[in-house]
Amino acid sequence: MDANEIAAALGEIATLLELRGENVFKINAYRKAARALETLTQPLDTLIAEGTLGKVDGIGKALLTKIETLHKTNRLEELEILRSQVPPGLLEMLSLPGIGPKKVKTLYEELGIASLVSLKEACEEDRIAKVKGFGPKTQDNILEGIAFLKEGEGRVHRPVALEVANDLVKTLRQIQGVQRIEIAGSLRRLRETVKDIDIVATLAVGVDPEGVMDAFVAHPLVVHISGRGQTKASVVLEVRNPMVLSGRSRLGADLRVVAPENFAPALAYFTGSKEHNVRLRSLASEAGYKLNEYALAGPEGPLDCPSEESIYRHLGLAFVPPELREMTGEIDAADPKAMIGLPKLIPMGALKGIFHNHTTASDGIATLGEMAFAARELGLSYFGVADHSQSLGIANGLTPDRVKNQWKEVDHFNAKQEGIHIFKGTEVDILEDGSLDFDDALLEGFDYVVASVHMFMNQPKEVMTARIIKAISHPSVTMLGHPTGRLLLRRNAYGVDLDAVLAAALKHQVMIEINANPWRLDLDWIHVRRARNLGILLVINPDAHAPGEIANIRYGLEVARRGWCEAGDVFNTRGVLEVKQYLQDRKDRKR
DNA sequence: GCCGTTTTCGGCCCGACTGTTTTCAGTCG
Repeated sequence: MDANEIAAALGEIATLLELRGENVFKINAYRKAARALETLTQPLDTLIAEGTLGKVDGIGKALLTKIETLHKTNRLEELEILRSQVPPGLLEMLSLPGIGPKKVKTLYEELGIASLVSLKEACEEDRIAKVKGFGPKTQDNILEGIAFLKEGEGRVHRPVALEVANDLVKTLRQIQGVQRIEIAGSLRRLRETVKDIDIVATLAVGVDPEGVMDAFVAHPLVVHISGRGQTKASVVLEVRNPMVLSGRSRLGADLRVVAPENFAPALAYFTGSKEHNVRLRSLASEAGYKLNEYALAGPEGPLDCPSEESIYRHLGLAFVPPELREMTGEIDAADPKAMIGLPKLIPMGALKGIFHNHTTASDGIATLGEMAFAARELGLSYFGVADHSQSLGIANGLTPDRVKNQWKEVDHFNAKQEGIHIFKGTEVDILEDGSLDFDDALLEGFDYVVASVHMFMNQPKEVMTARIIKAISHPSVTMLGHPTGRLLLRRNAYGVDLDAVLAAALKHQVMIEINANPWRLDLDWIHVRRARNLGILLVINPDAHAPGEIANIRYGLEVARRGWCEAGDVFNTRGVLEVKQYLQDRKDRKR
């Protein structure tokens, strides 16, 4: 098993232990270890081989053995025993909002309920309300929750949530007395998908929170009010979502209203991540302070914290940008005495050009000129055309003759000095056996070559890995396009040993693409981090098929920031002359 | 189950809200 599969297994153990009513700290230990595995900044294989996995925070003696067993044998007796002891239906009951392990356990033990179907029946027969600790309200909530689950609750892509979050903030900002209001949570951390929207606001002194709470729960997209108090309200929104068949998704949103002096601690608290907060709190406590969502307080009372920066400063740390707060070493790096400090993140808007784009020649909807001008509009100084290659019939891939015609078109365009330079590229298909879809002579004629997998995605992991490595060891390949083939919330990455691919990319000096399409965002941020640590050059590409998709590079840049990238780690922060030089040098070197 | 230079035992973040209670447990983030 790989690190993510083992993390899932540990998470499952945690849930099963929870349903059995085991010690919560033990359960947390499993969850923490699972999380640690998901966010390793080095390959699991390496850590195991070097015997350093036990040094990872949260992995002790017992879990180390279990992880190694899962890694080696793909199974763990403990997990199999637990699975046989806990009815699988209890897990689906857990997904009901407001229903946790204790309630599930009670229902199972008292009424023998072990599935959503029998739970629904019991509610309709009014049996749930009679159980101790339950009541009519809980019973109604369960029925509502079951109906809600059927409509497909879950995570949504970042742009979907961001649009509605911005709208909420805009609406609430107009309410009398609202002083500061900001998006917090995973949206602020630039996560690629989000489960809900968190908003933190402050009111002017003496203003009654009723007004802003009213406006929040009355927003036109609200379909359900799950809670509403003096300082906190929770709602469910129904939002436009082009990525699902129905065109609509449900999404939770929370509003917290705090006093002005509590704003920064509240914003920090609700931005998370949870793991980051836990560490901050323990640091605070070591320093004799107490940190909660209202204040950082010493023995003499709250410290002045007008901004998040001041909170970190009081704790002796540099400011940690929200997108780095994933508990992957950022707190250690924020220590001024740290050997390796926090990265100087690439500013938004720092990209000077793009390389992976399509035109009407293959499956794009705009011509070469239209696409290049759209890039120029966004302030870019170069545009790389990389239409599909001949085998990808479904995308109208270019034959060698059509490629040569496109080259003429590019030369003609560049001769006119339009204020943007076009580079000649291709997105050449990596064929089933790892060879490329154009012959070597033609490939040499491009300024650069993006190699991507589009077919035979179901190959066994070893075959896919060898295939990709063979492709990127071809001397003409400049960059690997959408390296894992994932589509967020839709299709998992194809089976591939990414660490082996990264090692090959380093060896052959091939760049790895961060595909900025927000439904894709492939490479994932944690692997971006690993690639960067290895010294691999990354490149952010919109994979645009329309002029409007070029602006998606912002999402790719966000991923690069989450992956700790600095400007030098990303190829297209370079200007057009530097890029020309690099591509020419690379060709000369490979000849 | 993890962790540790005040600890190898005894902690493990903590507060809001809900729905159930008659003072609090469970859930959530």
